Amino acid sequence: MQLLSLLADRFEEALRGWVEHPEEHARRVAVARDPRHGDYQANIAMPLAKPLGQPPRQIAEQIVQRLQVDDICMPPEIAGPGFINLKVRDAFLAESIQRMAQDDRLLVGNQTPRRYVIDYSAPNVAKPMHVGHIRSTVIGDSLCRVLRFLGHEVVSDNHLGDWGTQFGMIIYGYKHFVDPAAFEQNPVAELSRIYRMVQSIIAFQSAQKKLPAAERRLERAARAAQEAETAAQDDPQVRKASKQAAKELRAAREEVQALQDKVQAVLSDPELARLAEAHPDLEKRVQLETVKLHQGDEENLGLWRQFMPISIREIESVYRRLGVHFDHTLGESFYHPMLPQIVQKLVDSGIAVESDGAICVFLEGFDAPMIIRKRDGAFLYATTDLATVEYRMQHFHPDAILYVVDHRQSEHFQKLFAAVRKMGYADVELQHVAFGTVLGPDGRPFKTRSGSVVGLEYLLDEAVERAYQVVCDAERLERAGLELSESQRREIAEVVGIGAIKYADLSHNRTSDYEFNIDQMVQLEGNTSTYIQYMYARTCSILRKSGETIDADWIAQTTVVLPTEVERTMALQLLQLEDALLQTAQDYMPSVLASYLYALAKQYAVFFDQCPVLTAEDAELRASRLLLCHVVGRVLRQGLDLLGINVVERM
RNA sequence: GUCUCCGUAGCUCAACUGGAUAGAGCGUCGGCCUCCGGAGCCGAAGGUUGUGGGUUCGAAUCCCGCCGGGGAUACCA
Repeated sequence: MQLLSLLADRFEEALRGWVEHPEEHARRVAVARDPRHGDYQANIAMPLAKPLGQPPRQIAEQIVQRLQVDDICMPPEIAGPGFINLKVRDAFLAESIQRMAQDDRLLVGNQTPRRYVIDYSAPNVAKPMHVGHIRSTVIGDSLCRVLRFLGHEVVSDNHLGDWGTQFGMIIYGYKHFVDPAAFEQNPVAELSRIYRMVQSIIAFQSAQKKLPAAERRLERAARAAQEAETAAQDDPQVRKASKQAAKELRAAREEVQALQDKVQAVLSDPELARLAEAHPDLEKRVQLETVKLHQGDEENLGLWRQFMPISIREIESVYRRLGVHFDHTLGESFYHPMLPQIVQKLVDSGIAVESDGAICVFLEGFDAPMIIRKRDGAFLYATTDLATVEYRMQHFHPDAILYVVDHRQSEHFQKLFAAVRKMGYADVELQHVAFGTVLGPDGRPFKTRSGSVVGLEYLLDEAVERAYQVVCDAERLERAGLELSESQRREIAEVVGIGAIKYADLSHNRTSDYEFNIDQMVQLEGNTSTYIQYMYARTCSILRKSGETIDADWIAQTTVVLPTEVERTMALQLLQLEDALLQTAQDYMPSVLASYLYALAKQYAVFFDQCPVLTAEDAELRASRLLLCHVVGRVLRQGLDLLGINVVERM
């Protein structure tokens, strides 16, 4: 039920024929922030004061006179400078809850269907998945679920990084460093070992090369900082320069430190050091292997075909555990054959031109062009992305394409979208659904290439293990009177642990940076999925104990009554499910849904505390409250499912 | 240098896109278990929304300056 737009429509009718653009003004109706102001408030009168040349309160009075909401609301009240406060009628709430209980879709209507392509997750094959992959995967999956539930058609596509230099690395590594017995026994682990090895040697060699210059920079920065220190500090310009110098010094120090770490990492391992010496310029050698692969070299292509399924199996096991599914997995390699054509097409149509040996698309408002073919003839990810758009447009005919990708790539997407428009795709909605950077526990961006990356699988295990400790604590189970077998406990821990990680991510505003703190995210109290899952289990528990079978007949025979403020508030919240989902979909913000569910779960806890259900004073009230429990349970389960989070009936 | 995002309670984050007295959780302090499952409930303390101006009926939100911090920036993805 869309209460918000239902009310907005009534305001629009009231304004029609009186003010210009009634639909825009009618939009300014919102959920009241303070319950003392009622359930909803219309902030419509104030902005109309100027155009209508009347005091806002007077306008509010006229709006109220013209407004027809008797069937939904109590008589509207005017407050403050001209707020119109609305309180929904209890009878309307009760009757709607009754209908909600009878409705498979919980009164969530089907939207006019649109077709979405959602591009998310996109890990690099052959590199182990790490914490940085969580956001895209979890947010993308949730958006798929929400949009589908709202009646849209969604094509989910995992744009794997399966064609890049990381394959050059493992191909080279396999040719020179492989331990055949280890590969035979555990190919995934051996490939991962090889990959890390090649990567650290490359880092070592490049660090060695860069170190002298970095040290000189550090010296210069130190001198500059010292000079700035002694300069006259009362001049603001000087002070600013001094700050800048200090900052540069800090950066230079960190850079030198990072380079030294990389050098040390190899030097401290004699075997690695030997290999590093035996394979000078490893980066170039790797690049050559990559080029050979791209050019169709039989041996490298053969290795690629051998490695791909191994890596993909690994990735899929993570997806299975996360409950994430893709309709398509069309990686970069899939588009490789199309790249020459797309460049040619862009050149032929005059969109792309040669510059400095490279083929570029120059775009208004950007200093740097989008390069689609390098001077050496190689293609770039921009090229692949353009080919991908073209493929999607031709095969899926989407109304919208969403890219759930790190916000650091926003400029890339702006350019991509601008180029796509130039290619003539005018109607498709193109959205970079950006999310904040995953920060480490130190509050700094999580670096993929930094030495110790927390593997995703390890992380999931860790969360599940902690969930087990907390949820299946013997004393707690005893107190709750829960007798669970070991396999039941394991299942609960899995559901709770995985849910905790997902929820920690989804409940944060998508656009903010997200501090990855394992200790905090597996905390099983407060605003967590565990709390919501727990409240769901409580609804199950009470329904079980009631002995009633809550089926269509039972619901039809039950009359909803809302004698207390707690119940009334909860009923209103239940009816706001569709509004929450619509806003989630409109802003591509799963955090909106997460907040909604948490607020509902909290309200249920209050209800549970203050309103006896099984021991209610009469049969009518008991039935009404049971029905509320039933609907709350369904909404929590459905809502969590749309976040990709499971529930259990006992925990 | 240019572009861009951000700065809210001790900490982690909200604030329905310009609305009324800026809200949650954690942490702290104080209440509530012969009571449908206490992972709970109730209450308290905690804020000049980085800062100074401006715009208007009204600003955490929009504009300008400053301070502080990320990120991006022609041949990596």
